[in-house]
Amino acid sequence: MSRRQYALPQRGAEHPPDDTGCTVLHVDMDAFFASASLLSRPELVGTPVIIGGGGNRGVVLSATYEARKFGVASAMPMSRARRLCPTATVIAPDHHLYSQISAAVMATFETITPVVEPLSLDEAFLDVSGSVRRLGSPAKIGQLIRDTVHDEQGITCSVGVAPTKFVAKLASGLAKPDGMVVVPRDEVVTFVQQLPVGALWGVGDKTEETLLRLGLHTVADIAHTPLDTLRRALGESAGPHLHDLAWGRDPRHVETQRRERSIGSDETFEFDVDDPAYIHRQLLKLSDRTAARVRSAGVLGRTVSIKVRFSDFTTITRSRTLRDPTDVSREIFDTAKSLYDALGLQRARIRLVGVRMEGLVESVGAPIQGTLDEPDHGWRDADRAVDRASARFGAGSVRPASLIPDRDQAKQRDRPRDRPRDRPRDGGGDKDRDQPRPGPAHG
DNA sequence: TCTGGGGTCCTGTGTCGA
DNA sequence: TCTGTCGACACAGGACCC
Repeated sequence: MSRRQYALPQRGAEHPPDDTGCTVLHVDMDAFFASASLLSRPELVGTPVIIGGGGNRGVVLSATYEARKFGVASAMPMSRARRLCPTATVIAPDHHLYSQISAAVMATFETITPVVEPLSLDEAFLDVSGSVRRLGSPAKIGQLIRDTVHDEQGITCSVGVAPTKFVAKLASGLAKPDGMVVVPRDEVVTFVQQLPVGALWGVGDKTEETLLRLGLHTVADIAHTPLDTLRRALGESAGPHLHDLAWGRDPRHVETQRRERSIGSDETFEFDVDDPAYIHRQLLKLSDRTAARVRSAGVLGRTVSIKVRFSDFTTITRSRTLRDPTDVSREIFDTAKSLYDALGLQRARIRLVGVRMEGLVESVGAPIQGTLDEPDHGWRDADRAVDRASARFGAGSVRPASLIPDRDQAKQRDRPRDRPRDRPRDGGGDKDRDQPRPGPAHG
């Protein structure tokens, strides 16, 4: 594979751009999930491969560039992706593998600079202002990162080098795949203003539609629109923000410490469901999962929020703030169930439910309020015991009785011909009972 | 075409207390 | 005591990102 450098179209490698003051790097792995999955399937390198769930409602998680040539893109429904590229090999995601490689890549970044801000598994911002004397210019550091990641992990990445985060992010996008783009400080405004409005970070389909309705097609158009017009169209926050970006202004620093604001889990059913008992079991499972993650993060949550998505894709959320923050599964489930029951749904067809904890605070030092009727060894102790068992025997080894398949179901499950052909996602072992059946009613 | 799962952030509205 | 205002907070929904 060729490894491009200094990919700004207007110059060649013999005239490298001036990277003075361009101390923000945005590093983005190329087709990360697909590249990682192919490490163990080298025979598929150079062929169209789609990473995605096998269920009838999955979406594309990632695809090789060979598959992208057919129009396959991330977040596209799998059914459509298969139609566009019927010859593609479909591989189920391996999140454990992705986490491992991501941790190794982030560790590489830490050897370059301590100022690393991971954005997701496959991308991060680096502030290299403190590393220039030791390692060379920002562009040299960018190249060093690309070479190291390639040599150590066997995957490629693209790098954007710029004075600000937002321009570095745009530059890495332009560098893809396997390239690097440097945007010199005095070329930032020209660089951003030539782009279409949709290229701006934070402009999605809806905002782009609004901007186009106003006749604004390029970032330059936004730059030359009165601030008040943008405020009225986009709001008090987004309007001025986009105006700043359009002039290359982005005061955000690379942050090493990003605290989680919420932790939650949701699940789309294989088929729409209208059985309240089934929904209650899902809420119990999701509450358990969320509570375990809250405890493992060492935090407590004050607000329990549920999400319900109906068959027509309309989505509602309901939330309740508790008197005291909690990490107790039972308390989270009771609140989630009560929020759901309060909706008073009369067998509405539901495709997804979710449970989320918000208003997170550090558990150390946070007040934990006991209740008068709380037994000596209450739900909190039970949760701790479950956490210990899960750590020793694996997630899902201990779970609420209502989530355990009964013996008859277990027997049926063990008969190969009765096994579901498509399972929604990897994870706990309690899927079989959890599979809703298609049909007018369940129960 | 038919839409996952993990999040963050913003906005509008309602409520409550000073 | 009543009324108006203001800020803080809770809540719901939506847009956006990877």
